Amino acid sequence: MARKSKAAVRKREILEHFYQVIRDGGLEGASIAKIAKHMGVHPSLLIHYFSTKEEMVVELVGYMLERYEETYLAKVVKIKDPNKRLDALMNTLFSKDWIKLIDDTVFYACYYLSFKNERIRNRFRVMYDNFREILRNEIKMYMKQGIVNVTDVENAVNLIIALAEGIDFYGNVYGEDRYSENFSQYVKGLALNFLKTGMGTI
Amino acid sequence: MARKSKAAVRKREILEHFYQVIRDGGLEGASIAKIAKHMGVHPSLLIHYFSTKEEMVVELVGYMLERYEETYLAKVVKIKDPNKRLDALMNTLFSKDWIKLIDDTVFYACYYLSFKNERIRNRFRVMYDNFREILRNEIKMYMKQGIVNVTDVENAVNLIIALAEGIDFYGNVYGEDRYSENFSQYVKGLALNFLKTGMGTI
Amino acid sequence: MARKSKAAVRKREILEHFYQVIRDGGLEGASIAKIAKHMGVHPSLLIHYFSTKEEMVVELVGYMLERYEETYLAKVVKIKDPNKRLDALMNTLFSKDWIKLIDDTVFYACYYLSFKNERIRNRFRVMYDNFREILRNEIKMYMKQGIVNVTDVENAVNLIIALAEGIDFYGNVYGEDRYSENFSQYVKGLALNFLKTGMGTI
Amino acid sequence: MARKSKAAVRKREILEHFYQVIRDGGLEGASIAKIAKHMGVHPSLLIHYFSTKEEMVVELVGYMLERYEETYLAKVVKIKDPNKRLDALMNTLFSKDWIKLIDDTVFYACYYLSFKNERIRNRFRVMYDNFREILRNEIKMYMKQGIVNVTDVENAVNLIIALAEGIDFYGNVYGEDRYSENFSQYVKGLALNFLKTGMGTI
DNA sequence: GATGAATGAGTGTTCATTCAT
DNA sequence: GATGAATGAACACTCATTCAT
Repeated sequence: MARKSKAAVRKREILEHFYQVIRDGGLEGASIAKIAKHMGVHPSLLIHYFSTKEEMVVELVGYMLERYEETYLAKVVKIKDPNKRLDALMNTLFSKDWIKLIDDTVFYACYYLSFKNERIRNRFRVMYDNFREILRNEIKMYMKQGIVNVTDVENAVNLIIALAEGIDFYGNVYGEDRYSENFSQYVKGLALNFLKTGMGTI
Repeated sequence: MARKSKAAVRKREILEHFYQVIRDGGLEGASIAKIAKHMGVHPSLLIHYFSTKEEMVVELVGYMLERYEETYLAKVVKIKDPNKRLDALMNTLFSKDWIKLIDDTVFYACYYLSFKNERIRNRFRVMYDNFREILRNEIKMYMKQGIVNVTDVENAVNLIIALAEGIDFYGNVYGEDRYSENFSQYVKGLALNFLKTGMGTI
Repeated sequence: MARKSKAAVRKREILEHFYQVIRDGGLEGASIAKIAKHMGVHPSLLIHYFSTKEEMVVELVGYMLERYEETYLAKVVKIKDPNKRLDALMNTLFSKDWIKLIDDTVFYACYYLSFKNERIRNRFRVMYDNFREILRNEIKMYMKQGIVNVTDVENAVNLIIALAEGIDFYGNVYGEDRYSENFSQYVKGLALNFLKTGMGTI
Repeated sequence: MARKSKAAVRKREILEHFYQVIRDGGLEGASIAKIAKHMGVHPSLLIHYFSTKEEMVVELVGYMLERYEETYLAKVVKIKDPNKRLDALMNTLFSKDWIKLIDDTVFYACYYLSFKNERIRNRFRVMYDNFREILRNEIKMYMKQGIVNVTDVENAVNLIIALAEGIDFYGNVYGEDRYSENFSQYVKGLALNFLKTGMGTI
């Protein structure tokens, strides 16, 4: 098993602390000094590994989005029965808890940063490209198996992603109460119906 | 004609500059000093009117979301013919350009801030409450007039908002190209169909 | 008498401390923090007045060279008798003590900086232009009065300046001992002779 | 052929890079990190060889002044005919190009450092002692051969050095234009005349 | 002989803010 | 109503250096 270089391990460790500090105190609170303090280490060590803070931020986004993707794959990929798999897929996308594996403060902090940082925006693109690819393949598979029927796969893929993100976005405004889980389930039902009947109606 | 107090005018002026500075340089670039420089005035003046920066940020969110709401109302409220009005409503929600009246960097900056600032989050809630109220009334009206038919108004309202926000969110990742306008139109069609047939399917 | 603005007074005060700190600890020891400490004030105050350190350095050079020039004028300009005046002039140029009104560490620090900073180099040019102008006028006056006789005024001016600076430069290597005052007097004699006989020989 | 130790070679290599980095970016820009980067090596390596930066600086001065001296010797020492030799000597001292073998930024950086570092100042003294020794011997030789005639050899030596340095110092302020080569030639003529006629006048 | 990890002091500069004018 | 002086904490980052490998 290829030994990970010390540097790689240390960098990941730093990113984890970075993540936690943003999560707890927001972007503004995530200065190099504070991150270093949080991990009980000297600030210049972080610079030693990342050279600049921008680099740290960019790598944080990569680290975070990787976790996002990995999490997703782990959940669905193993299931063989197509109906169960489709259901698991939709649950994954529309249930509160999975998406909460990444803290919202951190996620939207990074998302916000993508507006002014091209490298970060590109990293987001890659992630959604991956998501699309995966969903595309899933849907095509389900269509072959006759349990899904849509006229335009690409639009369907985009719709589902937009819907999932929209619900998350919207839900954050209200927090956990009232709204949310019920609504998520409702939308999940709609989406499933949409995929199965291929009505062209949402 | 209610005369605005000088202070109120000055504050609005400051907020406009604040808005522009965030738009151009992000949150990090929007220090009091830079905003003051941008409007050719001494930094102390901003403190003079807002006391603290937090106050400024909170009022910026208010100012921004007001614009959001006003814009929306202006577009739809005047139309009498129900079918045209419904169409205008959906166009407003799902077309690129209206939503771009508020710069995305600023909007998502504020949205991000809502995670760590309860006052800001509350302001967002108020906005979405307003939105829901408006949409609820619209839909009820359309139902009375027989051109819309949904089983659960509240869910329908939430769905439409989540959908609109999700599309915006998702679209920002890719920018203007390819995706976007076409896809927006596609979703608008689905949403309209959903409202009209009340199929319970998206 | 026009009241000097507070800012102008404060800036001069800062430059004086800057000067002293360089004098005592060299350029390397003249950080903003140390200068501030030396004058019992907060570091950001220096930035408040000068914006950047480069600005401070450039203004220091100006301040220092002004003193250089003022000092010179004060000494000579008042004397009317041409022979005494010429003698005073040469004494001024070739005696140790006048030139020591500006500390050598500071002077050569600034001189060194002129190699990489065009603004500083320009300031030096201005100073030597002034010196040349003054010396040129002096020599022309002495020639009219028949006590000086040189074939090429410009070369004479340059020679005297180069000689004075060379002696200072060379002398610094050895400090005060042995060499120096005697040698200075010797060179002064040569220079005087050169001016009077106009021999074309040094 | 005495084999140089590996360490000695490496040290010289480092000093050469040090020299270049100062030349290009000044003293401030010549940190250990930057020098190491410039030679594609780890910063620790420089410390490994020199222990401290001060040591490096002191040795740099030695290295640089050695080059100064070597260059000088190489040019003159071979000529046998006394008149030609004297002429070559004066050309060496008063022509722009020889002195430029050492970059001025580096030379005056070191000179400046001599004010606060006794070891560096001593190294300069050694160099000028050597220069004086050489010039003294030359002049004595020329006197024996009857082509030079001065009353005070020591003063003559000092005068010539001071003059050469003064011209260099003064010339750097203006750069290459107008002034300089012509003036250098003029002064060389004076100096030669002074040596030959021994008038006691410059 | 050379590199990497780590440090701690220090750099210039920006920050929001207070107070006096 | 607006500005200037002044502060002190914080910022990202560089510095020379030590130690272990």
